[in-house]
Amino acid sequence: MGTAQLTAVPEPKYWHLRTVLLRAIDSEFTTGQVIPNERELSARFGVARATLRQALDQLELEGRLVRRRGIGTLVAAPRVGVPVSRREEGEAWQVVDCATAPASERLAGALGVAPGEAVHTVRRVRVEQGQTVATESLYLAAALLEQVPEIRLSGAPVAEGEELGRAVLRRLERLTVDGESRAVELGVAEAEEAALLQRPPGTPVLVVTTQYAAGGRLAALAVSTYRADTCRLTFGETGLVEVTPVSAVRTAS
Amino acid sequence: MGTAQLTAVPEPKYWHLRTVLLRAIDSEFTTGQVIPNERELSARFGVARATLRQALDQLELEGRLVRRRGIGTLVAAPRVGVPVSRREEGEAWQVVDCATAPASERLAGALGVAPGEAVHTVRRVRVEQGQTVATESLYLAAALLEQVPEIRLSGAPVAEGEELGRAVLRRLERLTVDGESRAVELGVAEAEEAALLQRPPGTPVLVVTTQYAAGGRLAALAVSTYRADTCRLTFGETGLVEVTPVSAVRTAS
DNA sequence: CAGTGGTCTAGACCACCAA
DNA sequence: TGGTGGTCTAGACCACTGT
Repeated sequence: MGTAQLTAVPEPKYWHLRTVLLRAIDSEFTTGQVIPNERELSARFGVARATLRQALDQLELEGRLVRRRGIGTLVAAPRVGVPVSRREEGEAWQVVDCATAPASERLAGALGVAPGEAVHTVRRVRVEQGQTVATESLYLAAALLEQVPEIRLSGAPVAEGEELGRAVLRRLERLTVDGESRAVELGVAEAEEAALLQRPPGTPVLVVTTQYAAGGRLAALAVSTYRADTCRLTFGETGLVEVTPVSAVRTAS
Repeated sequence: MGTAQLTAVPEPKYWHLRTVLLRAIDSEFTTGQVIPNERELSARFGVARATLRQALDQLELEGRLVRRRGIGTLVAAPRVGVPVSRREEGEAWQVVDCATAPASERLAGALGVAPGEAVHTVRRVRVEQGQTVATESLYLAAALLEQVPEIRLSGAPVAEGEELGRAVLRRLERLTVDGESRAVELGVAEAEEAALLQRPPGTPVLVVTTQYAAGGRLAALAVSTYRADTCRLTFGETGLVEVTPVSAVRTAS
């Protein structure tokens, strides 16, 4: 990581810095390696620490750097490809807990049920390479579950927690036939999600909303949040070639 | 937007500020309205301007605020749902230009051709409600096009620009049968893309990589970038109910 | 303990826009 | 021209990590 010139250009310093740093981590560093600390880098480039941090913020958002308090700033591993589809979800998800509660105004609207109606909420977490990379809240009207004796659980007080969660998921698996419709957008993790992802609040996440249809009607709703820094969501007929990491192509031409 | 307390809490000031501001814009402001300027807000909340700006940065990332230099900070309109699928793309995209050039090392690898082989690059832009919300670069090996006389253009020097672009797209439409496979991840717009999107460099974008298959083989590659602040990508069998904006549900429970 | 990144401050100047 | 957001500075203190 050579010294710097930072010739006066019309572009902001932090953006120029980002470019310089990006070239450096691509050519002179390898995954997991720590780069020089912020105070040294800012001195070396002759900028304020805040300006340097602005450049590091960008690179962290792009998933190229990971910052660990008390440790340093590391070159991030390439993003992991996470398949987003009902089929192959099974393995990697772990049920955290499950609860049944009356639907709030907004949830009822989104689920297409009456406000106050009982709704099961299953909370799951996806672990990839020993790291929690996604959380999911799955909402399903309790009425749909009650109508199915084979699934209704034994005890008089309805089961709670992981057991009910797994039951709900089993049911959903048999229910869904009409397909799913999805939306992806950018969001930030709030308190609970952030805690599950072991990240500070405000962490950028890719929010995937999935509507499950059955009998031409909305049957369930899932809201999943994936760590934007470490995840690349993959869709579609997984046949074909492995999906090429994008960064390679985008900077090529 | 009432005055503020900012009671001492273990969470960072900027995050607490974000929450307070979010409540305010949800309850006391409407789309397009300008909120008080940064200097006034920072004074009102008793924090430095930089701290306030950190909170506004978060809300802008979430697509809740839009900042315009020289104007002020406005409450953003809800994100527009943008369908991502070959079928219904036709209308909203405009070909910007097209060129044919030898494939770089990395592009060749991603396309599955030999380095240096001629590749058509079609640059498109998607306009939604009068605003450019996405750019796309579509790569297709020139050899695939040459084999099809009906498409080959008349002039001896191969056509360039928009005309060739449209020809490539027409060809691709007839070619693709085996389906597509996609990946979505977070990125930032660099110089060219940022200019097309009429945004500063570093603007967060949702990067969609699409591989088009034909004859069990990779036929074309498209890299699309959508403005993360204004776009919600929608997938799947567009039948069903309209996709519910997520923000409603995520903050509900 | 020393070293790291995370937060916050007070102030300055610039680029842009409308009147 | 006055007001807005965008950039940058120099410094301080805190929270966390390893030794």
